[in-house]
Amino acid sequence: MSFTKTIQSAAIECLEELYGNKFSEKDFQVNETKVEFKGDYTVVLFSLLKPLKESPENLGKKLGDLLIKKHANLFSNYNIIKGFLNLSLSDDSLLNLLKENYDDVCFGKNPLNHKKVMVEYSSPNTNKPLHLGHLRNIFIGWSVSEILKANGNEVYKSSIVNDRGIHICKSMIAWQEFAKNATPQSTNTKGDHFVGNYYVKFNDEYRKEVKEIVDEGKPEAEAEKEAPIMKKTQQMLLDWENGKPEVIELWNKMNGWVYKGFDETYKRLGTDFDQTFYESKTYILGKEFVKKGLEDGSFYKKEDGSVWIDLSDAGLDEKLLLRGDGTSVYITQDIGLVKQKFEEYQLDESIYVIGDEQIYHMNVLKEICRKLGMTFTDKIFHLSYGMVELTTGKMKSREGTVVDADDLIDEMVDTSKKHTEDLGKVKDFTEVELKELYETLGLGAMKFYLLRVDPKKRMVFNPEESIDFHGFTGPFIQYTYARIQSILRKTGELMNNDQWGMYNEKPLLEKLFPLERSLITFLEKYSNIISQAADELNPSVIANYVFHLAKTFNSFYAEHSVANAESEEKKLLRLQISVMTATVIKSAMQLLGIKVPERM
RNA sequence: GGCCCCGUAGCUCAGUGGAUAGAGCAACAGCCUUCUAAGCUGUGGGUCACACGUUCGAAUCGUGUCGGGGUCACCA
Repeated sequence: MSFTKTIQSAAIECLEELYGNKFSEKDFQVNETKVEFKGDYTVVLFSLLKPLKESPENLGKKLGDLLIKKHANLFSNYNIIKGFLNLSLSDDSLLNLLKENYDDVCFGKNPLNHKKVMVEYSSPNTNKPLHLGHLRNIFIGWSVSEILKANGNEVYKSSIVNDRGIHICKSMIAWQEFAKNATPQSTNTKGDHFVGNYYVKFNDEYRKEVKEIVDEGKPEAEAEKEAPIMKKTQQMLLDWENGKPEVIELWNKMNGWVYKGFDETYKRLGTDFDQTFYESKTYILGKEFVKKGLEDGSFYKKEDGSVWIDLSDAGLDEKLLLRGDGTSVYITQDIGLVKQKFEEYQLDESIYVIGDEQIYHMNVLKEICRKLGMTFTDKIFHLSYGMVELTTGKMKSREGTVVDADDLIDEMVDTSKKHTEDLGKVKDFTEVELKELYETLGLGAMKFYLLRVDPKKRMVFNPEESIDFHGFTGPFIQYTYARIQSILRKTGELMNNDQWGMYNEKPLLEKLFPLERSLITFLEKYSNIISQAADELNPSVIANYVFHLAKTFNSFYAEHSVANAESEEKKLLRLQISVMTATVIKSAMQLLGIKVPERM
């Protein structure tokens, strides 16, 4: 049980003994004591004053006295300022916590709760390479999955690949018309980039054709419909849904190129999935639903053959489910996939990591499920994250301002290489070790930069700031870890069991210094932090915590020597603090998908 | 226009009912013969968009105003 909870229940018990009133956790707060006051935890008394008809001074004194009397091992003393009862934990209670947990690599994680959760993330289109926005999505999805696991859930990571639809046909048409049978191999281009180039080519060509028609005097809306290349694309989508062999063959070939490219990027990012769904399969399920919905009257057909649902009673609009020509739209396969997920995996919750511009879309999806009487509607959760913007404004593919994922990774790894070479601390590393270190640091910086902000909020990507390796960054925390490992290497001879055993049996004679206290109390909070991050589906909670932990350790490091401590006891105590700090840093960083190096 | 999100230091962000609102970056001043200076210590920087309300107590909750963004496609 955490200190906060222990103190709260102790206070509830004492209050009942003193006044006979039964209080619950909601009736008063236990907070961390602010640094400018003496104490570790604070019972806020204000809300208790009225029901108990007491003054803050009297209540504080009575409660403080009884708490200390009943829990002499937990508390050392207390003070009262206004309505705040500040309690100081005893050195013994902190030392016990340290002794019991310092080498527990699972410290802070919660036991299994048998809840099955699926997290869907990344979900790329197969017509263009991954960009900065995908990176935020991927990092959030992966990290949230790990956090949920650490909190005791059984987690399935999944991805839905948008491998079909009009946009896919666009790059196919462009390749057919302009590529002259070029391939990623023949042009030495990564597959996803190769296909992406033809998607761009399509748009260039399309704009050109539209302009020509407009110049002939037709209105733009009409021109957009009439452009020959667009007509070809629409025909290709129809051919695709009808299974025309040469179209399917082309589609398979080009998607294959893209998947190869994606796999390379995922591998480098250290991202994985337990299950990959393909829209080309799920849209068929969706179509069956539309058929069923038509039969039972949930949906209706318009004159042109298109199928609709009316959601106006739920405050939403009429939504198209199937085009007049029978081809399906974005939402069609979503309906199919929702059901497949819940039935195959018996999920208790299904989390979708999707941008906040799709909030409306997800509301529509839920509403359709509700109308169709699906029981799992309320287990669908949209983790909507904010757009990543550039300092110059929004990313727009048409204006070429999209930050490409692969380019960005290269840049971050190059930067870490440059910093490392400038500092010259690892000159004895082999080529392979160096390469691994650069990846660890570069990716660490990038992941931390994107995860340190609350997912729900929009964020600004500042290139200069993102390659900064000082302060609130991944490398700062990695550096702290490497420093601790350095201490442990140098004091390695002390780590044998006899020494630890001696220390564990002997009481510590000297008092804990403030920084030693803050480190232990801060380490203790890790479990609460994991729970909070899991409840909020928010990796930034972990990022902020682990930064603060590293920061505190660095202050401790500057103030107190471990290897040359004042006494053998202090040395062992500080080694335990160091070991536990390193363990928690490693564990927390792992929840963010970030590796920590032994040296840097 | 309807619905939704956001507004905290020069910039990027924490803090979501408690004490004198915090970090990082940027600026300035110090600290390496002692465990890694990718570090540490200090200084300056705030009408928490604005107004009213609820409360013993509001950056945090409510209402309204202003400002920014998203969305309301036979795009995904």
